[in-house]
Amino acid sequence: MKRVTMRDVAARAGVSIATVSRVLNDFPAIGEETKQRVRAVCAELNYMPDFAARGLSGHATHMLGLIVPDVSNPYFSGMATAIGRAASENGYQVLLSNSLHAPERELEVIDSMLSQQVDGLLLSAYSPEQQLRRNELIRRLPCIYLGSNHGEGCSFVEVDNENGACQAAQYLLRLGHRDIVFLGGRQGSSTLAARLRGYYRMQRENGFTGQVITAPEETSGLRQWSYERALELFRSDRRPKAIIAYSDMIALKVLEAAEECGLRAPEDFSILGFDNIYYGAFPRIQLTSISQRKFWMGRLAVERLMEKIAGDDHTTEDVLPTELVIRSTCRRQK
Amino acid sequence: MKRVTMRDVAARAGVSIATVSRVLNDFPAIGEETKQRVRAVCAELNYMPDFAARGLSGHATHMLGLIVPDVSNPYFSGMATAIGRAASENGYQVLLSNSLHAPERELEVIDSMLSQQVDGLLLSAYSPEQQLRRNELIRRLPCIYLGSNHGEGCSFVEVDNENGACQAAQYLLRLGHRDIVFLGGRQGSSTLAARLRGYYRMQRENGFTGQVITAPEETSGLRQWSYERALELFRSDRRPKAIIAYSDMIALKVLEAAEECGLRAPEDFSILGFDNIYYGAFPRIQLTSISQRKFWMGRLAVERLMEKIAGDDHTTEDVLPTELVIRSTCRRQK
DNA sequence: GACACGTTCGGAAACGATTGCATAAAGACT
DNA sequence: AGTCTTTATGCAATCGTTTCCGAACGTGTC
Repeated sequence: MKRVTMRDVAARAGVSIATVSRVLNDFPAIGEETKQRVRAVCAELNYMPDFAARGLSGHATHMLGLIVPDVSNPYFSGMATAIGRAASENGYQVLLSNSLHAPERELEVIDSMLSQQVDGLLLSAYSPEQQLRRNELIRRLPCIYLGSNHGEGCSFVEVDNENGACQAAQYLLRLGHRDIVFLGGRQGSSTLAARLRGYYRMQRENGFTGQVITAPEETSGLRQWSYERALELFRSDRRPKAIIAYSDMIALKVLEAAEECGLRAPEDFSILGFDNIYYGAFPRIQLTSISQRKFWMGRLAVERLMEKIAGDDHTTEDVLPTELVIRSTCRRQK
Repeated sequence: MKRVTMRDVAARAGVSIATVSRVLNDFPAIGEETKQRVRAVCAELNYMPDFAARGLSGHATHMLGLIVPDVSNPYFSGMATAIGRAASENGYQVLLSNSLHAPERELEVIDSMLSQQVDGLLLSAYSPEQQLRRNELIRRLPCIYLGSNHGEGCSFVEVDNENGACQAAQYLLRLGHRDIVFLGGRQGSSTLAARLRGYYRMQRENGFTGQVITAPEETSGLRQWSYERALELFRSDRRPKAIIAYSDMIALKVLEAAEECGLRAPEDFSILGFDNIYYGAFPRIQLTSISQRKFWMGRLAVERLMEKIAGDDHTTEDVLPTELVIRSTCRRQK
């Protein structure tokens, strides 16, 4: 049993393969009757186009590349789900790769995507130092950055991180906190930079104190690193009463470190994170968080990418609002 | 700036494209000196093969299809990470799709994968009723089922679910429980069937009592469904003292329902799940679980698939051992 | 020196689709 | 009736690779 090709369809329908191709691509100048017949034969033979061949002859492969640091992070897997769905609604498939927080791998992975002739790239970039080489690589390819803005002339969809951090700080201030630690994030990350901007702005405007603890660029196990910093913090003589964690994953680690020291939120300290991941909502955790609408972001990114693929050169910059999701890891400071 | 093709490389190296191709594919009959030269030119021109074209001319596209119900489930995203990594080590890329627990979509997605000419398929199948059509579709394609065994003649990598359930029951029995509820899973799932086999076997051998509550095949929101059943259970006059949940995700939902009723594990009842997901290990949850080695499974599946792609027709059946991970949601029954 | 043979390489035909150009038929206009 | 559009279709080149079939050139053997 061989693969059914356009040739087979054409023969059976008594037309040329060119006609078949045109029917399938909704060309205008095709007789209604022919169109029907070809469609019928396609169905009958269960014909399925070969995307590789289609890609070869100068056109779309109908594949989108999605590069994230790590799909096992719920933040990214949520987005991946949204993206996969939106892509498939547009007739696209998603090629997924994890850059695994390794700068070289990030480039490798972009290379493979290019080799696979993806029509567009959704990039949740991780390494800032590769920015130039990265942009060089994808120069000719429709591309949307997810969640952070790298390089001018690059389109992106992100969340208003600066304002998110403001919301976080404001909330803690409203609860009476005047000493607020910011913990986590990798130096060089533009997302971190934005969040810190928000934090510092609030600090200037409201004059609270607080330590900012961020990981050096080359840190590999960010969660473990944060866990250790949290442990130090809780064991020091000046225990923090309020913490803004760079992400929910990190907030969870902080909570874990606290538990280790016999401390709990919100009884002993207040904490909130970013991302509003599924597991933060769990009853015994109830992590307060600054929510990024992963689902919305994913869909919007695909939408924008579609526009670009359709030929729109316009670079787009979407900044989505964040939302404070109050659960119960923060408490009024007496 | 155009794409660099083999033609360019050939011209620059002063050989034919056939030779270039042979060098790149490590053909034996090539002069050492020529080989060097071609390689040098490739590097110099930064040549990257076009996988689509390669696929077209009768050979591999170097793409693997991975179909899972939902990547945002940590069980699957963990496996996806492992698979992506293993694939890339073998020079393959992964095309990911979520079947989203919809039988028709599952078939659609297989269709697209075929259209994309993937070299092999990793399939975490969901809908049993589509089994025949599915097997029909993928008849000619190297394929490995992940985590459940569908149809004879199909290779698979799974975990010893039956024994896993035995481990679970045994553990609870050791703790003195004599009434053990099994909650969750969709009827028709072979994984569920295996786990129930284990449960019933233990029941026969040890004579404990206990209700088995499984979801009808057409249930869409399995988590929500389980949550509601758990609520009923906790509110009934015969509150369960021990529960084996079909998965950790469901166990988490049960815990949530319990909380709703002012109940806690292990104080008020014992519970354990399957999969050992990351979030179960969180301090305030500490869910005891039967672990499936997702990482190992993923790697092994890719390995097996590689063998198949290399031409080994042998159908393989790997059953990995489960492991009881004791945390603290189970307690001795007085 | 003739022959067979092995090595190294080029020519050219696939692979399955798209698309510019050509063409045929049919209708509209003068 | 002749010319010009318009509409519907076919032909053939093309995309970048692989691979079959030989060609050219040693090399060894008798």
